[in-house]
Amino acid sequence: MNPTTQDNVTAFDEELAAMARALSHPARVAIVRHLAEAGTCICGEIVQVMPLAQATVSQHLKVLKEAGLVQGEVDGPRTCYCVAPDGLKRFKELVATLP
Amino acid sequence: MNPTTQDNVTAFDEELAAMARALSHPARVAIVRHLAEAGTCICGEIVQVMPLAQATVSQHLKVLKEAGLVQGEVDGPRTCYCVAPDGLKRFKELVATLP
DNA sequence: GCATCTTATCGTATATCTACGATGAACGAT
DNA sequence: ATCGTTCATCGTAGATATACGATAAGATGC
Repeated sequence: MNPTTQDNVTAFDEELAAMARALSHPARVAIVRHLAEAGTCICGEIVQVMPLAQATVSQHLKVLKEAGLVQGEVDGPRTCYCVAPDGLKRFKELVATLP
Repeated sequence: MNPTTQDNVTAFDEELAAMARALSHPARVAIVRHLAEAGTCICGEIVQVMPLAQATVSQHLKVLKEAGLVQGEVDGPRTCYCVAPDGLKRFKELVATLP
């Protein structure tokens, strides 16, 4: 089970590390929490809440999206973001495999 | 509850991010898994199992130790490493607070 | 003492991250 | 069409991370 790709680093290790990396910055954890509380919100809302420039927030959102923890759908000129339940579920599963 | 230190980034966010950062590298996840399977083992064992130099493994172990996920006690010329149950428990608690 | 073994740390090169201002792209409203 | 709004992306500076060889530090054995 859990085959070793190489180097005794399994696909699970890679997957968990990738998601952990997305949550390895306090601002990104805060964004996920905020999205969870707000249910859904546009990028601009997050910018107002965080002490970061718009470009920086957008970059954090991209990281979270690429990790599958957040999803965003375009709504006219805005982009509506919300947490990606499947991604977070997967992350929790992977964390659960830890001792 | 969960007071905002500043910038809407809570202490929980900081704590979770710090631990996630320690697990944000596949090699470090692999090390934790290996320690969990082996129960306890010395640095040299991990070096043999991983395709990394001794200095690199030692550095990864330091990161994991500083995050409280691993503990090591000196045993003569060796250092015996094992997972830190409290740290992992704490990490899982923090992850559980996510939506 | 001296040699050996094990691990941590130093120094360093390269790569990645993080932050921002500036710019571009897409949409709605006038 | 032009403006204003919203967001993504570009370019970039500074900080961190990652990897390694070389070296130091500590314990054991002769």
